[in-house]
Amino acid sequence: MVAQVRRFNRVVTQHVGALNERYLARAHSLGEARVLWEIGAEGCDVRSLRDRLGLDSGYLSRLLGALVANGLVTLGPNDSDGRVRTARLTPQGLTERSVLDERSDALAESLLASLRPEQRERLCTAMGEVERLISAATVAITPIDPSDPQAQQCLRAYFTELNRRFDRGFDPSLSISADDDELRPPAGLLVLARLRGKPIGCGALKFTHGQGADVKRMWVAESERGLGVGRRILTELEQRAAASGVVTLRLETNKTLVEAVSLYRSAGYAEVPAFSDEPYAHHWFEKHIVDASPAT
Amino acid sequence: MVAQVRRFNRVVTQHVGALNERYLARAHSLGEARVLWEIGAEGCDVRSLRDRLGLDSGYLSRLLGALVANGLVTLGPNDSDGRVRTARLTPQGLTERSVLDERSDALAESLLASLRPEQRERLCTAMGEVERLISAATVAITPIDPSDPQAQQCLRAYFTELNRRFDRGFDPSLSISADDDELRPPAGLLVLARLRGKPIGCGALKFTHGQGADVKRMWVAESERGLGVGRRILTELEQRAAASGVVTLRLETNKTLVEAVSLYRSAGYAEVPAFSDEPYAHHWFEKHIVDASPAT
DNA sequence: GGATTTCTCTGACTAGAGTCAGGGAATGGA
DNA sequence: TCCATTCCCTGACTCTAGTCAGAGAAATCC
Repeated sequence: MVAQVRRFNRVVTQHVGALNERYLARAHSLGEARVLWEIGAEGCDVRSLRDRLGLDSGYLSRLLGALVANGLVTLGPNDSDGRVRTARLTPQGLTERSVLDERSDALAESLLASLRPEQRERLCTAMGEVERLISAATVAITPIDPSDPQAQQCLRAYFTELNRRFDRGFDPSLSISADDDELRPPAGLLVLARLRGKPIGCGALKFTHGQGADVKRMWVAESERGLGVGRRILTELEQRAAASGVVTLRLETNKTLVEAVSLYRSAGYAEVPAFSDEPYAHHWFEKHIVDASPAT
Repeated sequence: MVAQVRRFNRVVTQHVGALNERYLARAHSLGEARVLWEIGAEGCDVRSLRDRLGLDSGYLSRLLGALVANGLVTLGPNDSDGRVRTARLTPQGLTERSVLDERSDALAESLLASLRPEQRERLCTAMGEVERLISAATVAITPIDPSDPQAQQCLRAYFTELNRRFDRGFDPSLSISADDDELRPPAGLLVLARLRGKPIGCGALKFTHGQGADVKRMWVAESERGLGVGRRILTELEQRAAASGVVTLRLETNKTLVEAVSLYRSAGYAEVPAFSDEPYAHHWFEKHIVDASPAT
């Protein structure tokens, strides 16, 4: 299995990697091309460019300088914060960017060109599978403070989705509380799932009296469902709960959240009579995790 | 489809590419690591290193110098040619190389680690598929002079295989001739299939009287069968034959070459009565290619 | 209002990867 | 035997990518 992965790495980096870079950059250096691409049609603050590309501020500044000198980019002040500068593509810059785009397409097409239709079909299917599974393997799940912007973003997305999916909407104030302080140690715990830095899911524990805890705020971004992220979040929470001496995990959920319900069932949660007066709940589950095996 | 390929490229280069290089090199630069790897346990001539890695002679010389200075490599003269130098790994160099090997394994394992067994299985299968199909797409088929060393290598391999597979061996001198001059324009034509520079197959035309040609020397390396290389060679020959005004292609083959026989049948060749006294043939085929559609 | 922090930019560096133009030794062909 | 070629090496470059240490303007905190 390891041998297969290595063979794959070798072949793919040779073809895709090497060619890609040399091929796309052309007129600009690869760095410039990446920046040009990342600025996008609508422009972008320099600081968020830096975050997304992971570049040193000095280096990025120079790359932008070169692009400005070539008339591809303009740098203007940000309206709300005078320190921040916003990079925007000039019409020329947009043209250059679409050239890069076409080159990417051409590269992809050149790969497909020499295959028969049936082989192309198979290649695309397999590439989709590899891409999804590598993404799944790349997801990192880490504890985070509930006040962190990324955490807030996930929690907001969670509420928005509940509001959309529940028959009569969702109002957090009517639901059993789980606000920031309750999800922060020692009262509770919030974990965030990230895919290449982007938050794509969360889950929380709220420790109750004695050796119990409630699972809360389980959510995965719609675009990333089917990768097993929900299960990994749940496993992570169980392990952390066990490490804190928790013996019984409980949770309640709504009947419209069918994926969640089936996840809980398949993860060994048993449906029990209502143990809370959560107005949005239709199912109550419980699991004993005394000696939870590390099912990473 | 193009979008899928591009998404794949993005995800895979990010994960495999970036990580790979930074991760493996560590103590050495990436260039040194590549050279160390490529020398291999048995040593390697400097010139073939240069070919295989595609490096400038000056640059390679310096990289080797650094490795020699670190006691990982020794450079000795080549026995048969005093200009050529042979690089060999010292015991230390072998150790370093196995460290790189372990890192590659560790990298592959880290990718698999966070997946469930069933997902790993799927990932490996899909990776194998992608790897094979990308290899297939990377195969380049070009005309070549029969005296070229790579062409000779393929032709020798072809004879060796016939000798092994035919019931009573194979002696080229008893078979209908197709020697270098007959496979060189204007008498004939030889095409070579290469996978990343390595010759993996060949096929030839021998023009006969009027508007006919015989297909000869069809061979694909065993390690690369199942990629559709044989079919592509045949298609290439047909197109080149058509471009030379050939109307009828003929070929004869041996019953033990079952893959070849089924390739010819599925490519539209019709079995006809023996048209030659080739002692090694059991089947004679013919195809009219007047307006052969470009079935790339 | 002043101190501190944040954000961008500049200048001075470094390492890696690679190119290019020869030069000297060994080889091969006429 | 001599001349062209091949092979490796050396020296002098270039370009990309990136790091590090401030400096100055704007914003925020107290």
